[in-house]
Amino acid sequence: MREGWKMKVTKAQAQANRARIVETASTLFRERGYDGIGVADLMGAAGFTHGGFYKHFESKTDLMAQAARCGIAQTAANTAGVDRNAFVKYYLSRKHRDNPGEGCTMAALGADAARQSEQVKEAFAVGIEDMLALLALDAGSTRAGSIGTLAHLVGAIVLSRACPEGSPLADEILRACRSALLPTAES
Amino acid sequence: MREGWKMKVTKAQAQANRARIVETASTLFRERGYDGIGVADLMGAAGFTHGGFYKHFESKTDLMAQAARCGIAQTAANTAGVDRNAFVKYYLSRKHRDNPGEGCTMAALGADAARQSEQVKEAFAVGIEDMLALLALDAGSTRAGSIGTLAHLVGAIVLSRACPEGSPLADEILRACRSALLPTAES
DNA sequence: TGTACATCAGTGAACGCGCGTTCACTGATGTAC
DNA sequence: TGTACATCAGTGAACGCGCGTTCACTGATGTAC
Repeated sequence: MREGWKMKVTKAQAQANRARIVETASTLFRERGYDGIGVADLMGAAGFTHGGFYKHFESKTDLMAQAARCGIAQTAANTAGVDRNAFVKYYLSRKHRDNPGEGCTMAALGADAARQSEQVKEAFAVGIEDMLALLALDAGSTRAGSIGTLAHLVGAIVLSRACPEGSPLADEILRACRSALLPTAES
Repeated sequence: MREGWKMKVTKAQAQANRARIVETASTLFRERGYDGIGVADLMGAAGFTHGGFYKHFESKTDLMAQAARCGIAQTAANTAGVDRNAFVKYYLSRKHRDNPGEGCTMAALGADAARQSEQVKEAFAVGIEDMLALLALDAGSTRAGSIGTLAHLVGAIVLSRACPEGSPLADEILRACRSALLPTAES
C-alpha cells in the first residue's frame, strides 16, 4: 500500500480531490467572478487537467452552487464564536476588502448570483441565513436588525471595492460604516 | 435634405446614435452583467450591426466606463428633487429590485466593477459621489451618515436579488432595511 | 451657388482565441469468485 | 488469500460556438475651390 508516486486514486483520494476543486473554485470565483475563470484554468489551479471535470460535476453551474456553499461555510467556520463587534471590525477591515478570495462570498459574488441559475441562488439564500445566524448570536439582536447589519456590511464592501486602487473614498466608506455599526468608543 | 429612407448619417445623427448605443449598453449591462452581453448583441439591440462599434468606442471596456457614467447620470436625473425618505422607499421597492436594467448602477454592477479596469472604477467612484450628493440634500445629514445609508441600500438590493425568485427572504430583506432606514411611522 | 473630392458612420465577412463540453483511452482500485 | 474482471478518476485531443476585434467596402455628408 505505497502512497504517492503515480498512485492512481483510491475512493477517499477522489473525494479529497473533488473537495480541493470546490475549494479552489470557491476562492477563484470570489477573486475573478463566475465568468472570470474557466473550467480548464480552475482544474489546473487545483492540480488537474480539465478532462476529469465532468466526473465530479454536472456542469460549471453545478460547481458554482457547490463553491458558494463551500465559501459560506468557510466564513461561518472562521468566525464561529466571534462576537458581533469583532465580526463587524473584521468585515470592514482593509484586509477583508483587499482579499476577496478568502472573504465573504456574498460581498464578492452576490450581484453575480442575481444573474445565475436558481440552483446558485438557493445556495446564496442558505448562505444569507447562515450569516444572519452568526449575527443573531449577539444578545438582544432582532432578526430585522441582523438583516440590516448584514446589508450594511455587504454594501460597504461592494462600494469600497468598486473604487479605484488606493482611492481615499474606498477607505472612507469602510470608516464611515464602521462608525455607524459599532459603539462610538470602539470605532 | 430629405430625412429618413436610406439616409446615411449626418454628424448630429452619428452623435445621437452613439448616445443610443451607450444608453442601450447601460441597461443591458445592468440586466446581464458586463460579461453577460457581447458587442454584437449590444449593437443589435441599439439597431446596428456590430462592425461600426469601433468607430465610436476604443474597446468594450471603454463602453463599460461610458455606460456606467450614463447609468448613474440617469439615476441622478430621475431622482432629482426627491427627498431622502422617498428615495429610500423607491430604492428598496420591489419594483426597483425586479428591474435592474432601469435601476441603480451601483447595486447592479458594483461587484463587477471591482474586477474591471481602473477606467471603469473611476466612473464608479464618481457615481458614488453623485449618489452621496443626492442623499446629502437632506437637512442635517452628515457625509458619513450618507455613506452609511448608501451602503445599506446597495447591500439590501444585492442581497435581495441574490435570493431565488419569489423567495420570502428576498422581500423580508427589503422590509427590514426599510424599517431601519425610515422613521418608524413611515415604513 | 455649383462641382469635385475627402471623410467617415455604418455594413457584413473574416480573424484568432478561449470557452464549456464530449470522448476514447489508461491503469490502479475495488470486487466477485 | 489469490486470481480475473469491472469500475471509474484522471488524461489529453477534439468539438462547435460565441466572443472581441479587424478589415475592405459603400455611399451620403461635409468641405475646398
